[in-house]
Order: sequence, then C-alpha cells, then structure tokens
Amino acid sequence: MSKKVRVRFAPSPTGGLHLGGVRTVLYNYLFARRHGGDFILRIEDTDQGRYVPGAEEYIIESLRWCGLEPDEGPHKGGAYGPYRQSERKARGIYEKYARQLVEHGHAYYAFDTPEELEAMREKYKTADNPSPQYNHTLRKKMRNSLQLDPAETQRLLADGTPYVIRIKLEPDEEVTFTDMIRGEVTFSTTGVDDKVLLKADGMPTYHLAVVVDDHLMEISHAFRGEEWLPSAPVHILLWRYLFGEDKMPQWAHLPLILKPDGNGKLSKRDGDRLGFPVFAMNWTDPRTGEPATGFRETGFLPQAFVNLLALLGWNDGSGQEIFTREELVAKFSMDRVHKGGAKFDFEKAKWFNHEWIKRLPASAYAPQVAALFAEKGIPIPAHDLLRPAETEIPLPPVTPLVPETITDISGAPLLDLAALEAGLIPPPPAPNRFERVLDLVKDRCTLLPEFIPQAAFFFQPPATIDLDAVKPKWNEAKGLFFAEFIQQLELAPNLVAHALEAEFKEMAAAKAIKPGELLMPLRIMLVGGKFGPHVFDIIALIGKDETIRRIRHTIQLLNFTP
RNA sequence: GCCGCGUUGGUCAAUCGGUUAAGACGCCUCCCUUUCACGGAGGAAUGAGGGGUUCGAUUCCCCUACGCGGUACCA
Repeated sequence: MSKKVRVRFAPSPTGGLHLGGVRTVLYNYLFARRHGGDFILRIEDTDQGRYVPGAEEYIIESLRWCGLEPDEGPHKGGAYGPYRQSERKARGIYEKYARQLVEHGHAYYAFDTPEELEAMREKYKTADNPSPQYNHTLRKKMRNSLQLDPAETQRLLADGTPYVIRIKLEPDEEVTFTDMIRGEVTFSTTGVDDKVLLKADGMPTYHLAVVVDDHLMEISHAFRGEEWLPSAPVHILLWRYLFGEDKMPQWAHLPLILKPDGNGKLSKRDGDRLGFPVFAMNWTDPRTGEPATGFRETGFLPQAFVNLLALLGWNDGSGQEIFTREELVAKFSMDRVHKGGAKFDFEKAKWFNHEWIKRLPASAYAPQVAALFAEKGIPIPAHDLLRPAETEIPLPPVTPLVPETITDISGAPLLDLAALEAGLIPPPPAPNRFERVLDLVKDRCTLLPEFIPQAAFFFQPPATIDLDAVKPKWNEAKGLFFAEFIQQLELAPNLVAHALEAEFKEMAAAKAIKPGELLMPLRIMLVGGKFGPHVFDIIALIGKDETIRRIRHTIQLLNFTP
C-alpha cells in the first residue's frame, strides 16, 4: 500500500534560479516521472522582506525552458492549492497547527523583541560559544510562556503584544532518520535551538511551513539541498508531534554544487568572477538593477543543460554521459546520487553543449540561431527558412546528415527510428537552406553564438579578407586559373560539390598547379579566412553567382594591392 | 566553539574486500584532413594521514587532518 509518489520543488522567490536549484528541480522531476508520480511547484514566500517581484515568473519560465514543467503549481493550479505559502497563510493554515503545538506542550509563546534577542546573544557569547542558542537553558532567562505565569501570558496576548511561537525542544533526545542518499543520520536535540515556528507577523517560518505543507500536499519524498540537514531534526520532531512520523516523506539531502576553484557553495559572484553563468536564464535584480547572465542566453541548449546538471552528482555507473531526458527518467535513482559536493567545471559544461549541438538536427535550434543572426544585423532571408517543398529553388546536396548518425554515446539513436517508421512520431522536416548551413558548421560550434562567425559568410560576403595569407604565393598563373574557373562555373548547369571538386582538380592538373596551392586562396575568397567546412560544399550552398562575385572581388583586391 | 555531512587524478567520476584502480572533461603527442573543426590512436595524472578488522583493504570500524554546511522572527 505504498502511497502515490508526490514530490515538490519549493523555492523562495528571492532572485534568479541558481544551477543548484535547477538540479534539485531536475532530480525531483526525474524521480516523479520514474515512479509515475506528480511534481509540484510550491512558492515559499513567507519572508515578505525578501520577496522580489518577478522572481516567481522567472522561476516558472526557467522550468519551462528546461522542459521540467510541474504538474501542479501557482500557475497551473491543482487539487492541493493554493501553492503560494503567503496565500495559504491567509487561510490560517499554519496558525492552526502552531496553536495545536502550544496546546499539546510542544511549543510556546515568546515575547522577546529582536533587540532583546540580540542583547541575549551578546550577553551570553563566549569564546567557547560564539553563538548562544535560544534553547532549553536560555529560554529560562527569556520572556516566554514557559517562564511567565499563565495570567501574565494571557494578559500579554490579550494586549496584542507581538509574539512568536517557538518549538520546545527537550535536551538529550536522539533524533534519527534515514536519508535516501546518506543512510541513517542521527542528531541530538541538545545542539539545536527552539526554532521560531510562527513569526510575529503571523507568517510561518520555513520549518513549520515545510512540514505542514508537505503533509497537506501529501508529499511522499522530499528532496532539498544539504544545507538543510542540520535543521532536519526540527522537521522530524514536528512531524512526530503533528502528523505522526510514519506519515513523513522520505528525505534526501542533495550534495552541494561547489565553486570550481577553492571550496564552498557556487555563487553568482563566482560566475561573474570566473566568467560563466550560474543562473538558468538572464536575471536582473529589480531592486539593485544588477544583471546576471543565464545559461540560456550564453547559448546552451536546454537538453545539454539538463544533461550536465543530471551528471553533476549522479551517474548510472555505466560510463554513459550523454542522456536524453527520457533516458534519465528511465535510469535515475536517488541511491546513485553522490554524498560529496561536486565542483562545477564550465569546460565540461561546454563539452556537453557541443555534443548536443552535434547530435541534434539543426532544426532543433535553428530558430534561436536565426534570432542571434538577426540581432547581429544579419537577418536570414525568408526563402532560406522555407522547407525545400515550399520553394522552387533546388537545394544542392551537401555533406549528408542522415538521422541514423544522430546517436548517443552507446550508439543508440537519439531519434526514435522505430517510432518514426511506425508513423508514431512525425518525420523531422527536410532541412531548409539555413539548417543545412548549420548542419555543415555545427562541429565547430560549442555555444550557439559561435554559429555567427562560423556561418555568417553564407549569408553575406566576408567583412574582412585575409589577403596576407594569399599574397605571398599569388602569381599570374593563379589569376588565370581563377578566371577560367569562373568561366567554368558560369557554364555549369547546377552545382554539385563533388563534381565541382573533380573539375577543379582537373583544371589544376591541366595547368600544372598543385590543387593545394589553389584551395586556400579559393577558401579565403569565399570565407575571408582559414576556417570553415569543405570549400566545395560552401560553393554549392552560396550558389554560383555569389561564388563568382566573391572570386572577382578578391582578385581585384589582389591586383590593386602590391 | 558546538553539531552534522563529506574526502579516489586539475575537474566529473567507476569500483558494492581480491582489478594492471574504468571512463569522461581539460592538457600533451601522433594520425586523418591541401583550412578550422570533427573523428581516430596514444600519453602524463588518483585512493588525505595514522591506527585497527581481515588471508587480503580504495572499499568495513576508530582517530586525526582538511573542507563544507548549520548554529536568524532567511530560505
């Protein structure tokens, strides 16, 4: 009679969505899908002082970009709403449980002001104990319902004196639970303080809210960052007092993602300092105006982002590194998540992206890349975006890209060919000219913006031409050769890369010039520099008119500059 | 300080007591390529230290060191 798997991601809307946050989402998502369960988004906005407008929308949009959509959440609704804790508070949900705890002697009222607390910490601070806790000893010296006589407590309450409700922890109690990653973990209540459960403004703290909401939302498994481990005993005790420990979800405390150099949690600062993104998408803090770049805008594919995050702290033991989301769903298990934190390696992250760019058909990212070109003032002509069937201009064959070659590292096709043949999924569209260009150069692109320098010359003549690479070996014979080559091109009925190449080499042989002596100049005429795919594929794609124009143009430059 | 969690190459990591301690990223060398890449072949590089347990420890236990996290009316 195992209950249905229900997991949640519960961020507080205080800023951009951090790498570690996305990974927590991912593990939640994978676990839910793996077990046919639900994945819930819950907004923990109990600290009105830290609330940042727009952060919630940003989080939802980030999840959408990653393809990790919740089944329930503030934007989707669901049977367990509302999904914002501020709205749940308005319904008196948390207060009810806080009062119940007080009635049962597991919690108490505390009237201490922030100033009094500060004074207490100052007063009891010693070299041995730099941070005195509000606990079973010190609470005896504070203003709370445990010390005050009941009448006085009632009077303060009746007067509307601000108060909080604190959990009452007895010393020397062992609290043990089984973590899905770490196994059995034990704490003594002696080390933990009487945490505030309900704040003076009536809002619950995380400690109360997480327990109450996990219960009310019937959460079966609760995953969160390792930084929560020390407060786990409070949550266990709350479960014990409120709903019964047997009803408690199974916990898993995820290892931290560490900065690449040194140690410590990866922060936005580290990204700025070391030059890589830390957030999923661009984020500008509305209050400080401080911008932060995202993986999306840096040119990462969501497939790659999800893939690299999955492997940061988990692996299936097989050595496979490239996983589709479907494969991850099929293979993910919490007991293969590492205990230790992992340093983030941006070089490896880029490798994942490169792999995904290479493996995916260009149609998977052509729209984003087209947008990048447009931003750079190189709009892609509409006819280059038409499907071959929609245009009468035939596309020349270039280096073929067959779906069979799109495979993961084990050789299994990423494109489900069986499903394709059975007609279960629509066939990928025949690539248009733009996509052919991208397919031709994608081996050279690690990040999406790199398509611009690698492919711009297909859409406009090169801005600069590296004449210095040609001049030293340029002579009249070569000039004659190219003049003749232009004539041949003009006569050619259509351009086929390999036929062109054969013709070119025949002509070179007839003139007793080594083909290599001519290939580089030709490349520079077309591309502007010493890079790019096979020259004859380029000619086939830019067409003979443009090819002739560029050759003539460069020859002119060569003649006029000594 | 106290409490907790960690610790295999520079980084991600496999190993569930017996291995020449995988693989990947990065780096280096070579091959392929009349460019740049891609691809292929090879190379350098690892069990924090000390005690146990055991016929045998990277693996199990303890101690130390180091790192990290927590120690808020923040999450």
